[in-house]
Amino acid sequence: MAKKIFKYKIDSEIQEQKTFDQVSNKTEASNEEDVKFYGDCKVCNDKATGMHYGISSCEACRTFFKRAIINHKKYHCRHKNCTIDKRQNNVTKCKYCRWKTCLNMGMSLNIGKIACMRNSINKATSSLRSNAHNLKSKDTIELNHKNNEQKESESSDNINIQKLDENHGSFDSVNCKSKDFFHAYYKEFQSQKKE
DNA sequence: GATCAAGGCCAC
DNA sequence: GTGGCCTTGATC
Ligand SMILES: [Zn+2]
Ligand SMILES: [Zn+2]
Repeated sequence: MAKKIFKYKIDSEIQEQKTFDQVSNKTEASNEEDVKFYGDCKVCNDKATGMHYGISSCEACRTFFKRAIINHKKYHCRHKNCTIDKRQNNVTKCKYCRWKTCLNMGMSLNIGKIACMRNSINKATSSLRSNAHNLKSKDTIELNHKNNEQKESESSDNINIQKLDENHGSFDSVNCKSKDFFHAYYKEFQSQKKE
């Protein structure tokens, strides 16, 4: 079997290279030259078409979020906990809960900060990716990250991320050390892999 | 040059 | 209002 490589995306910005053998359950239609997986839309569980406004999401939810921002839409809902699921065909039923889900899942229009996050992640995970087979424990990750930090000591260690304010449905700008962010990020990465 | 994500456009 | 597709600009 020819060794075809394709991109596999988990949640945020983690990218890994895997062979078809390793994910045979996901490659039924493997005639295509390169198959891209962005996972499911974190808002509606439809097939995600890429990273949009910071999260993996489908074209529809991307457009919904964009319009809501541009038009300064205010939505309302009595229940505030409606299910947003493409498979249940209720994605467009409640705009408020769709909007709320977008926010809760981390959608943000602030491309500057998203780009900043991406750069930080790319830096932090570059050594992780290139030495993937060596990364068996958290300690190794930390060690590699420290090495990485030393190599890039000239760049700022501070990154600006956005934290969701649950009460107001808005985002607060938070400054944190890239090390802290990396650890939180790695934790989530591990939990994703266990599924 | 390839890839990615953002905005724009438009049929429905 | 919705969502698929296209163009654009930045980054790799
Ligand atoms: Zn969606
Ligand atoms: Zn609702």
